[in-house]
Amino acid sequence: MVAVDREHLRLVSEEDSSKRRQILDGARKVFMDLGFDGASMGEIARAAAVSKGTLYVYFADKCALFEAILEQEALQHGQVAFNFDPARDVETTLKDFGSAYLHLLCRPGGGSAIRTVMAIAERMPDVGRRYYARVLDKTVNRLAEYLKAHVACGDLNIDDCDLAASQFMELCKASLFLPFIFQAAPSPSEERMTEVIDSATRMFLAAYRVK
Amino acid sequence: MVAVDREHLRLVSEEDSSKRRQILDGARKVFMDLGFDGASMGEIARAAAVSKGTLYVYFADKCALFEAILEQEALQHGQVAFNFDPARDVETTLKDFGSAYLHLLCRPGGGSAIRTVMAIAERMPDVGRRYYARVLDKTVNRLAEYLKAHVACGDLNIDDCDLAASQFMELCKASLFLPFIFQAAPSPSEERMTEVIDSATRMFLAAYRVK
Amino acid sequence: MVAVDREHLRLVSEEDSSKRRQILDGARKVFMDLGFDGASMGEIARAAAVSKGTLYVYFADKCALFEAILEQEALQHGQVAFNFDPARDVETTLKDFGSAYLHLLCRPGGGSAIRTVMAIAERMPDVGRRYYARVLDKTVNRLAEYLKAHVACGDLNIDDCDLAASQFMELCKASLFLPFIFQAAPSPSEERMTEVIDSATRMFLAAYRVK
Amino acid sequence: MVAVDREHLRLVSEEDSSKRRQILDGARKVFMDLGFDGASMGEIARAAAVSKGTLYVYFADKCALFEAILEQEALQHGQVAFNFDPARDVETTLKDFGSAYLHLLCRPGGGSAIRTVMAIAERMPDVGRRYYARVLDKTVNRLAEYLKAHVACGDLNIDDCDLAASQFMELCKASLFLPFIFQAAPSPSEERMTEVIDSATRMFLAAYRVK
DNA sequence: TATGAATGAGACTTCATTCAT
DNA sequence: AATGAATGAAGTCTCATTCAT
Repeated sequence: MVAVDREHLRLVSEEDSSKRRQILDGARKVFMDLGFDGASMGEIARAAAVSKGTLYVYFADKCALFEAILEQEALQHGQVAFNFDPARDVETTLKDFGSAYLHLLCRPGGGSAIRTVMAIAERMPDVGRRYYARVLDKTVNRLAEYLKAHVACGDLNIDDCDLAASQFMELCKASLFLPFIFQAAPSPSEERMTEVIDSATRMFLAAYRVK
Repeated sequence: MVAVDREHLRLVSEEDSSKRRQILDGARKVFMDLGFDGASMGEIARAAAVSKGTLYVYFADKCALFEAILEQEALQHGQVAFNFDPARDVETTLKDFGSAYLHLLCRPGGGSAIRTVMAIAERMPDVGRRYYARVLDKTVNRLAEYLKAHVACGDLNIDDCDLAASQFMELCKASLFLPFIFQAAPSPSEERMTEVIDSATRMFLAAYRVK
Repeated sequence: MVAVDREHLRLVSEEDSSKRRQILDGARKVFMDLGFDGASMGEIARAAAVSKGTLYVYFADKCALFEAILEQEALQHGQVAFNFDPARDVETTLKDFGSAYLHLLCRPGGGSAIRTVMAIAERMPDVGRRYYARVLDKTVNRLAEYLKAHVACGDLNIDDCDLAASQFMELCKASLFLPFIFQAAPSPSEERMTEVIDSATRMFLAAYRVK
Repeated sequence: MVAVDREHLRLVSEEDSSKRRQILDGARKVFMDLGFDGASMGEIARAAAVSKGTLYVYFADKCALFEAILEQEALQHGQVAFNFDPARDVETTLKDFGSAYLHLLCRPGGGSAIRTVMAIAERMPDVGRRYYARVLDKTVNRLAEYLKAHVACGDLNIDDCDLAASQFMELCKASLFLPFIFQAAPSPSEERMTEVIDSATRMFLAAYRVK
């Protein structure tokens, strides 16, 4: 009995008890499909295969559960192994990064996190800000760091590397991301993504490569 | 007396009775601030200074009211006089367009329509699609037409003008739009906007201008 | 102008201005189709081709309008020329009456008045009572009077003529009225109605005819 | 502990949790008093002494709650032990049945189910049909079966036993049911009911008994 | 008189949250 | 810890009625 109780305590106190993860998995799906308001705790409980009461054992309220998911999303994003090894040549690095980034955005359900957070950014500004800082801005910074290294070694001639990083990322989305997220087009094909990324890379280098 | 009667006739039958406009104005504010789900008809009625019942005299339901706002938004967008006179030189045209476009996106409450529609595009795909086609895609096309004219006259060397148009528009958002829409930064300053647009124009011309 | 006003006054003050009749006609249809609660004043106004406001010029409220219809219904019922001429022979009279009564009940929309009043009899007992007295009970009484005449002349041997009248009327409904009113069967065929009425008459005479 | 858990399981999963019955009891009263449209879920909740939300835990919507009551009513009807033992003599059987049937119809609140269903049969035909089939028609059939048995053994001479069954049931209502249901008279006295049933039986046998 | 715009009370229903077990 | 029954606030929408013209 004592053993059991200890076990129980461990489960909830640890960040990653299996129940907790189970809830997060179910909740993510529901939140991303239906949005913050569209997702009901009942639906989440069903998706996670736990009772509604159990949700409140692990999370104070709906909002806390949502933020926990974004937290997790941020961690996963951070772990996506963009290869920013400064030793790699710029063109290859940009193309690889662009491809990974675009796949992330346009995978089915991929735009959902962005969309979902965006939707409530006005009502819950902290959530929006944190998501931007942890996920989006962080990636810009990592690319910017890479660019700075190549500015330093004379490959590139860039004044504002943060801006340049953002520019490249925006270029990768050209003609693809908005139609996708507005449901005006399905996930783009591999060929089209390659074309767009090649074009983005060409344009970027035309502007910033030292000749 | 005759004048009064005419006034009466105008009220609901015309597309733009003053009550209707009054409701739309109140509703836009509430929808844009709180999102589709977050906005309640009660709140909208209060913001529009009419009774809840009156909302339903002019609009069949919450959804119809929302779409009417987007309709209106689309019209306004269409009326923004982007100057795409083919006779104007490319650099000026792009800068002017970029500035107008960016002001539209980043004006206080300006990004809200995009955000709000994006948020519900998953659950109401038609709404998303229509908004994309009427507002976003239309602007891309108008810019693309302009570019084609200058390809034709030999100023520019562009393979895919639709992609190029989209690229320029994305470049204008670089480093500004996402922070703004995620509430991670206030509306950007005029100076910063000019810088970003100048940089976008430079990059665009570096890639596409015939030398 | 004075003439017009006088005319106007006449219209409403008279029990049967054409507008009033127009409203009653529209309202009857709606009330009978949808029931008292199901009928909305808006629907009634549309059916009567007048404005909602006009309804309230002629009737104090929904309830008064409903009662006015029942009043009218009662009058019409009273005018249905059941032939209770004491000189006619009993069998023919019963069959003719039975047929007329059954057609009245089972005509499309015929059960509706009964049904509609029954529905609100619990909430508006006066309405139910009045309808019963004016329409249903009155018919029983007229038939009972006829029977009394034939008891007096020795054709029939009946103790309680009111009961007998009611019995004959119930017999006419056997196997037809309930299925019809519960929508479990369409209006019965002429043949079937004749059969049922013949059987009712046979049974009635078997019990009450002096042999 | 085990007992408690079992109890838990019973609560909603069983057809007859006590809460469910509590709701049905409150709802029946309100529905029968006010009709389907007149009854509000709030009133029902109050009558059942539960919260409005709880109603929706047990029943999908107002309509489902209403149908559950009719279902229950049908079961009760089915359980009324009309004694149709073919061995009993016809006169006694008819009188006993007539009395039980009439008490059922005219008991305070007893006619209400019929009235309430009849009232909405036009707008909800399925409900009407089902109620007719389950409650009214079924009783007719049971009586008809009994009559057939006595036709077979030569006691009765009936052509159409279904019609005859219906005729007897209608005769039992004569002079009693309509005044009762239109609130034009209170529940009839025992004496009067006996008189009416005796008269009905006499008439029935005068027509159908083999002499 | 006739209109129809406007209202606000109230209907049904959903859902985040609590609590006894 | 886990459950799920129960709640009540709040949401969308309808409709009888009023009132200025």
